[in-house]
Formats: sequence, structure tokens, C-alpha cells
Amino acid sequence: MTSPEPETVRVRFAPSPTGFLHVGGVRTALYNWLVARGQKGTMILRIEDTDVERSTEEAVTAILDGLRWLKLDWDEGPDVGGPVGPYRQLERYTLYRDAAQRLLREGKAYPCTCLPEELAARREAARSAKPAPQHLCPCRTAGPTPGRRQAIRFSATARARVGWDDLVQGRIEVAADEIDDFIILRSDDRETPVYNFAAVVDDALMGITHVVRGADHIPNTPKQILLYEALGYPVPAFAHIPLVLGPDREKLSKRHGDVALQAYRDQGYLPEAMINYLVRLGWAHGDQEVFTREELIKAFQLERVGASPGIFDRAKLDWLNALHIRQTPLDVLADLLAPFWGAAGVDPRTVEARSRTWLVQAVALFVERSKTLLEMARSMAFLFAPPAARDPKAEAKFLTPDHLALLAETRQALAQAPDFSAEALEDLVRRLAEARGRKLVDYAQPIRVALTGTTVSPPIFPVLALLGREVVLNRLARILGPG
RNA sequence: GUCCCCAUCGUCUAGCCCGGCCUAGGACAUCGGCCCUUCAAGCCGAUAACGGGGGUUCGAAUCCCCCUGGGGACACCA
Repeated sequence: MTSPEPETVRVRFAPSPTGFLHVGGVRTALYNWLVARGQKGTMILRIEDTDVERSTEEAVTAILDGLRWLKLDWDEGPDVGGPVGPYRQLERYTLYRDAAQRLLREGKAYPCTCLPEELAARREAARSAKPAPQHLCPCRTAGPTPGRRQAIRFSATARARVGWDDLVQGRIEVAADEIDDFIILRSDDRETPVYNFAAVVDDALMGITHVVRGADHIPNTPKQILLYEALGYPVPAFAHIPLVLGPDREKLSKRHGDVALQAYRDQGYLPEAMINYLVRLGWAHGDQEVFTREELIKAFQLERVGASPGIFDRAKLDWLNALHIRQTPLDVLADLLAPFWGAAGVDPRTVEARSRTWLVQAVALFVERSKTLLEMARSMAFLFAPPAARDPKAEAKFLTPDHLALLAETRQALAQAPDFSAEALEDLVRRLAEARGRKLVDYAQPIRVALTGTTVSPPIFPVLALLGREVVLNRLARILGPG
């Protein structure tokens, strides 16, 4: 009772719903979540939809779905509510207006009636000017032009330097005269706030203690600090995590291919693998590469996040995904595969027609050789229907007249095999090979090509057992032709 | 252009804060080998990095400065 209540950590993930949930954003969400869960703090989800033009409901849905899929849960947010809501900026306009009014009253902001064209022209001129002009907008001293729409501009007057101790980047400082007065409320009918203003008002009102976001926000931070001070709010701690880059070392974007989380889900990446991959991109815990969620919560420290950007490496993601697939129980995998049959060209009904034990046995044969669930479903397709086409090179190599003769003999033996189990079949075919002084490959590969259409498959005898005598004999007959 | 940030193998990184234990460690990828009915998985091995230059020091990947290179931001977008 006497010990003071430790200040609880409050962090937030604040995406703008203008597109899909980007893997870079996912990592930001993950780091925030890890901070919250690791310190028994609070994770807040806030939707930054003040850009009415570009924000969409679909994007909001995609963001929530994506986070749920990854099991990155939040304690307060648009769907669950919370004590400092609402959690959509669209519903918080009066808060921003009130804050702006206060700054206006206190002389810390002023109405601006500059036209966008005027501003653009002055900006253009300023770019080449030797000493950069102090202000792009004259309204602060000249006053607003009557009869024009008014925006509200913040007076960025401050002491010589603005700086902060960034939890991952270290000390960052800029000269205060680098910061020109900036718009906080637009001149539109609804007087919508601009990002920097809305973010500060919200973070302050929501009691955010640690702002964990992408390094692309570093240039915004001095402006925001000025705003916190003008508004009389405590300045939170900042942690700017390095950007995720594409192979060309530029900020990851659509032109780099798959950047939407959904793309990875649709290709059969597991949430555990995505998290495991993303967390290690910019952070390390000794030499450990593989983590469970619990281990991450325990081990993660913001201070251990590196300051340099990292390139998204699909190959390593693949490795981790394969690894997490192998660690997933077979029956769970069987369920996880369900959404992928269609894309793999398999009629889901033929899958449902099989027993659960059969399916699990089948999955067991493919876990070790699949990088994604989609890939697994695809390579399992031949179990449910004869291969649509056979690899011509495989045929040329393993369905020669010589091989076909062996195959015909094998088919006879299989037809009469008393026991169609993998072990018995292997024993049987090995005997055949031995009797003729041939290698097992000369039997295994032709069978494989005949049944699967390719030279690659799990061990052939378990496959035979799984397919069952009837299917096997039929498919072999099709290769061997009549007679 | 201006401001800010970053800099260890191809990639993710350990080491850097608190200089010697670093002949720079691990992982992915790549290339060999083993195993083997194919492919995987597994195991063994190989290639591969402190961007450059000045300092400081007995000693620097580690501290300081400069250069170079890369990136980010410069909106009534977020």
C-alpha cells in the first residue's frame, strides 16, 4: 500500500487506413505490443483517419484483421473502446478544435489565409534562396486577409534548439529556426487537424508514455515537442525504430512486391513466422534466432533495437516459416491447410471426403518439405486427383521402355501384394529390384513420375500406401497403356 | 538544395556504451560432403565483413574528428 504505483506504460499503434497493413507497419505494431506486454502496460490502437480523401473502411478492416491474425491484441481501440476514447480521429474533431482554440487565445497560433498556390510559389523560391527565409507565411505579422478561408497555423517560436533522447537513436537535436510555423487546422469546412497536431493532442490525452514509431517520423518530432510544450502537456519518450528497406535499400514500398501483410497470409506464411522474422529485423537477443511469443515478451527491450535500417529478406522468412511449420502439430496443420486447397487446384470436397487420420498421415509426409502452406497444398494435390500434366523431362528420363517394363512387372506385384502398407511395399519392391540386379531408383522414380507427374515427392512407399491399391493400379495402368 | 539519421560477411546480426578475451562469433542464402528411392530435413565443412583517412592509446571493430557512401524528411499526407 505504501509503495507508489509504478507508472504504467501506455503505447499505441496508430496506422492511417489509407492502404493495406504494410509489413513495416506490422513491425512497428509488434514492437509496441512487445513493450506493452513485456511491461504489463497498455496497448492502444488508434485509427488516424484525418485524411478523409484517402481513408477507407476496407483499410480499417484490413488493419484489424491483420493484427488479429498475428494475435497482436490491444487493450483499448475503436472496437473495444476504452477510458480515453473515441479511438478514431474522425470522431475526435472537437478535441482538436478546442486545443487549437486554446493556442489561438494564448497567442501561440494564428489564423492563416495564404493560398496553396502562394505557399507553393514561396516554397519554390525558398529552395534556391541563400539564407532560407524564416517564414513562408506572412499572416503572423501581417494578419489574415479578410474574405479568405482561414487555416490555423502554429507559432513555432522556441529556444535555440529542440531535442530529445531517443530510446533507439540516442540524442537528436535540431536548431529551432529550422522549424517554420506550420498548419495545425485546415481551412476546410470541418476544420480537420493535420497529422502532427492530431497525433500530439491524442497522444497527450490518451496518456501515451512511449511513442514507438518508424524513423521516418524523426523530422516530425521537434514540431511535436513544441506542440506538447505549447499545450502544457508532458513530453512522452520517443523510440524511432529504423525503417524496413527493399533490396534496393530504399524504404519498402509497393514497387518492391509483396508488402501487404495479407499477401503473406494468402501465401501460407504462419503468424508465428512473420513475427519471428520481423522481430529479428532490427533487434537481436544474443545468437537466438527462433523465439516463441512468450520468449519475446520476456526478452524484448526497446533499448536493444539497432539504429540502422534493415533489408527485408524473403529467403530468411522462408526458412523461418518452414521451421515453424515443422513445429506445428500435424492435426493443426491439417486445419490450417483448409483455405489453400482451392488455390492449389484441389477440390476441397475431395479433401473432406478423406478421414481425418488419413489427412494427418498425408500432412506428415509433407511437413518437412514445405516452405509455405500454399506450397504444401500444391505439392499434395496429386493425392486427391491424378496429376493434370506430367513433367516432360521426367517422362523422358524415367518412363523409357526399359523402365516401363519394370513398371509393368511392379504393377503385377502390387496387384497381388497381400499387405499394402508402406513397409510391406518397400520390402516387396526391394526384392524385385534385387532379383533383377537393379537399383531401387530404377523402380522408385518411374513409380513416382507415374503417380505424381514429377520426380519430386515424399518417400514413395508411404505415398503408395496412402493412395491405396486401387488408385495406384489405375494410375500405373494409365501409363502402361492397354495390355 | 536544406535538415536529420545510419555505416561489421550478399542479407539479418553478436561484439561497440564499460578499448586488450576478436586469428571478429551466430543465423539465412550460396558452394561442397555425408545420409539416401527423388526432394527435403538433419549432420559436417567451405567461401564471405569491421567503407576510407587522420588522431587518442602500450593497444581500437570498439573513443574523437574529417571524408565517402547510403537512407529519411522537407504539404492545409500520415
